[in-house]
Amino acid sequence: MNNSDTLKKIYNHLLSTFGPCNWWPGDSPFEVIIGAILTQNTNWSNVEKAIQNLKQANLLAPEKINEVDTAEFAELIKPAGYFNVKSKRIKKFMEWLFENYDGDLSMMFDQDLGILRCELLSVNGIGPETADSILLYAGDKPTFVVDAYTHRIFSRHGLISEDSSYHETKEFFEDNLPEDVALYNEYHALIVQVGKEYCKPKKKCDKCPLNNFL
DNA sequence: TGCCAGGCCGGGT
DNA sequence: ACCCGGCATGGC
Repeated sequence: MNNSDTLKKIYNHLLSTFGPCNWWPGDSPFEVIIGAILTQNTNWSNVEKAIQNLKQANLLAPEKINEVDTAEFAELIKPAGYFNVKSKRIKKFMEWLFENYDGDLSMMFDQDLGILRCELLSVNGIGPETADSILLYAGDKPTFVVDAYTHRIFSRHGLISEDSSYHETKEFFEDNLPEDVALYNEYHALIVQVGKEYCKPKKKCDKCPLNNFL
């Protein structure tokens, strides 16, 4: 079986096992972007608390966050962890957004995908996964999101090399799947779902639905 | 209790 | 070009 068939087979199996995930959990593109930065190496439930704080403070808008004091903002996102780092990162992104796109997300997403991805990567605090999450889940752009679970699951099952880079893993999916936003969206969400339940760093994934399947 | 979470940066070899 | 420490809260 070639890689395309394998990826499709895994996708169908995960989808029938878990059902649609309906990602990203967020009310607006802007909230998705904030969540993408807040969830860096962080449990989503902690991110939800931080986002609730921001909603309560009525800060979930580009111009609001752009104006608020960095230390004050850090205090609100404390539950998400790394709050001092993330406060600066989010403020940096806002600064960049106003500098380049007048604080307007629609204008930002009108930019050519390849160019925009490079631009996002140039913002301090936005790495490949955060950039791709923003593009796919806030902008509906066809770019596959890779994360620690993706690498762990697919290398453990021998589909990619243990030491493959972010870019190599991303290409593996994009080269073997149709370029389809809805498919990329759901596939990554399902990977996170199965990863959370069955694929921890220091544990054998005994009951993983992908075992004895490929 | 220690491990883990939907990374990324900066400094040292 | 890699390698590694730092960043930090909350749930199990």
